[in-house]
Amino acid sequence: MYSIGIAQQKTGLSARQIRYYEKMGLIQLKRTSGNQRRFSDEDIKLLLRIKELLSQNLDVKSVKEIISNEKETKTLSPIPELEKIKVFGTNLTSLYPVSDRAELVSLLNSMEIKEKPKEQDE
DNA sequence: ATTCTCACA
DNA sequence: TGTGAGGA
Repeated sequence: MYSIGIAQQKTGLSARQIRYYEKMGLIQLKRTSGNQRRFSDEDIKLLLRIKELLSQNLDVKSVKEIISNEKETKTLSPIPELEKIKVFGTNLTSLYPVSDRAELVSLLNSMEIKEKPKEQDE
């Protein structure tokens, strides 16, 4: 785990910005007994992702939404080998490199299908 | 030496 | 967002 100082040089963000993003709910950091923030490699990646999104004329509120949606998508991938396929929820754009339809159907039948989280409206 | 929270000439 | 105060 890194300190905020390391996080700064690793992300190019100021400590001020990092603390602000945390307060805004864009990222939740761990704390030590002494109340100091601790950053994992995952946190660094998320910080970098936030930096990217923010540099593309997006407000903190929008970035917060995007981040939460990405987290949901990750949770919905029970089988690592099929991460590219998102069934019954989002797109099925990128087809898995399966030779025939029968094999694909077999794979789909074997995986745990999870319902898409309920949304506000349709 | 570092980080933390809070507040603003 | 930066920066300095005052404490940990």
